[in-house]
Amino acid sequence: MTGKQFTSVWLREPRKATSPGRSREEIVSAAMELLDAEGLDGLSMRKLGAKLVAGATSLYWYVANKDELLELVYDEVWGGMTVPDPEIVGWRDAAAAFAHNMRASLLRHSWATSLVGRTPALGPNALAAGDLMRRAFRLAGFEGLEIDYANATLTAYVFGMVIPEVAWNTAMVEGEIDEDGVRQAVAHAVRDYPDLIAGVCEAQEVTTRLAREMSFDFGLHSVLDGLEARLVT
Amino acid sequence: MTGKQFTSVWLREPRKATSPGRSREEIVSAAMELLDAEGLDGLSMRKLGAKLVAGATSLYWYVANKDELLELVYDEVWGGMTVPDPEIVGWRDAAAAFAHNMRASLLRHSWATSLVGRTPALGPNALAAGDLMRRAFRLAGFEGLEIDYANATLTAYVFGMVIPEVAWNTAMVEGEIDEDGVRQAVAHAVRDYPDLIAGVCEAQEVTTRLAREMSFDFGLHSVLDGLEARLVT
DNA sequence: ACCTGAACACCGTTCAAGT
DNA sequence: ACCTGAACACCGTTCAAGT
Repeated sequence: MTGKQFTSVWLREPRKATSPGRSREEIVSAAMELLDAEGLDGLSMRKLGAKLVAGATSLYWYVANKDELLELVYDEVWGGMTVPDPEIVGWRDAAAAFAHNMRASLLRHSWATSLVGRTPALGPNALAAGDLMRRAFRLAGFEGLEIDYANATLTAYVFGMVIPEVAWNTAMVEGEIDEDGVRQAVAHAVRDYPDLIAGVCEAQEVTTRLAREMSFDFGLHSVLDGLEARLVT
Repeated sequence: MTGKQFTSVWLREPRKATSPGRSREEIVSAAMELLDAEGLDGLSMRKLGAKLVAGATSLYWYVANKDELLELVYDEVWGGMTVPDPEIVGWRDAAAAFAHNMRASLLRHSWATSLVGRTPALGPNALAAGDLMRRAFRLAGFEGLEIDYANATLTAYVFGMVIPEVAWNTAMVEGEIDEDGVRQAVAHAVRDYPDLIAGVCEAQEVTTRLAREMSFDFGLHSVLDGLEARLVT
């Protein structure tokens, strides 16, 4: 009858914050440091325990399991995505700023992109951001379910763009890989597709930070234009 | 000087296909079965070996490591994304059909969404799809880098939408979870955000297949409209 | 050329036991 | 209330050895 429950840290009351011993905040911020330094694979309960000068299994007192720990750190990433008040700057500027902040925050904590489809985003920071964006789209003139559709469209775009961007970044960093070698190899793989070859060559400068921002902005303006088009109909 | 190389199955010549013993195709399709049945966590080299009535480590003769095996199965998923010829149906219909096919293929092999930012898509099927989409956007009137920008925008949207959709699906399936319970729990988590509550309530029917397709189409039309707007400028 | 088993260096998590 | 170590059931991968 009653199968496994859907669980999330955010759906349980946190343990009473008592003074002695370690705290949940301490654990979360140590986990963040480990993640930023070594990536998702670099975080293990054993390593995190060692970093906190504690037995590896002590952490289970503060956190039900590793997945819930990841929920906690994930929400910290959402905390880095500030959204300007749409009532002040207007919905479109608010949405654009939100998109840029999402991207920046994900680039800062690149391990987070691996959590997108895996960790429920029900923490306070994620909810606050979602709430603000809903207000922005309501202000724009969307109603009912379309508010959520518009919001989903924008965040889908950002995640979909940043996930591959981060993948490329980390593939390059992990061992100071020589980018030209990669491009040559890719060009070779692509040799049967004349149209793609042109793309690879033109993409020479695409690896620079500025060019990637241009690409991001191109799509962002498209998405916002497309959403705006929904309003006049 | 020369750091770790960027490696991919597709950048090496495959081992000569000799008759005796197992074949790479056999391994890949067994891996697909395991993945479809048990998800990404269900695939281990040991289990896969057992399924093929072989020692767990025999597979390393055919495949360098697990990551390369994942590259191979990932490209099979791309093979499920057929694109109609844009010269026949027009760029916009081709793009829309591609988006729907991508979504369908990812829903069919839900484990694939976890590979999006992790496994390079350089296989023949991925390249063929990319090539066709480039032709569609060129036909639409895009030039130079903008062809790639437009393509990136569309695929980003699809991935960004489908990844959370799959996450929701698997969260529900894993243990026949009662959806109403989840919604109640989420509504409770969201209690401080009056605007979000409205969204959760309206989203009652969002869990149905049809409603999700509506949501997908809403965003898809927005993205295509937005791209089209780039052309008239 | 192909396959094997043992071994290494890891995992997340449980649980009885300590203070 | 908090922390520990031992133990369990797994991983991916290497490598010498077999046929």
